[in-house]
Amino acid sequence: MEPLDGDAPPVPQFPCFSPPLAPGLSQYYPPALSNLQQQQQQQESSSLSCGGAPPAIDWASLFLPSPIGLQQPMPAGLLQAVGRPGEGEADATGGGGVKEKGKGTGRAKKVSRPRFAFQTRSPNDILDDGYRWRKYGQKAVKNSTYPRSYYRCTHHTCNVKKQVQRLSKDTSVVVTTYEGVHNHPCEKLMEALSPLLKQIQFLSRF
DNA sequence: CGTCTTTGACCGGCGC
DNA sequence: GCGCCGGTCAAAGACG
Repeated sequence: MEPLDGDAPPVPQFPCFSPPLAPGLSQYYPPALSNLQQQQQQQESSSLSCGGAPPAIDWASLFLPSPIGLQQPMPAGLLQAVGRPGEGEADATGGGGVKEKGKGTGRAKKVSRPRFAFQTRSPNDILDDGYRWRKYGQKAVKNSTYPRSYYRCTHHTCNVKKQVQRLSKDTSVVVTTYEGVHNHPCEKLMEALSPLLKQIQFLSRF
């Protein structure tokens, strides 16, 4: 059940987001899922596999607020993408759906939100994806040696969340699951690209 | 002092 | 109905 070492089925393709390959990696691999999910996937004959060649980077989308804030190059070590754009059914643990809860009355609320999961090979649990995140929980999950961490985007109007969990089978691999859509630009990215944009604007006058 | 992390408690969904 | 489990809250503490 190690997708990383097994065959390489077709590469999933996503709108507005094409993760760049990590250095030293030649291709994307299929999603790494829990046993439960793999069973589900087999039963559903994999709604993820779209087939085709490895996707190219959609640079135009890099400048737009896009789903789950992945509009910038991913940090080195990216292994694979896992997810189903526009759906909340991809649960990295097979836990069963996206829930939004609040204490007291009307706490429970089931909402379908865009959700992507990525595996990265990194000693760091936290990817620097350009956004600021606040940790709001950590939980030990079943069948996993390592706890799962829960983060929320610190932007006041933004409700994007992400979960971070290290694989117990391959401790060098971190699974990051993004949920929701950033409704604000990535400050870090814009900061990094603004000199380049100015230069482009300058050159385009000639 | 503001921001962030830690951590135990709480809640709802789901399977049995 | 009950217990398990994942997800969230919120108080307390750490840190710059």
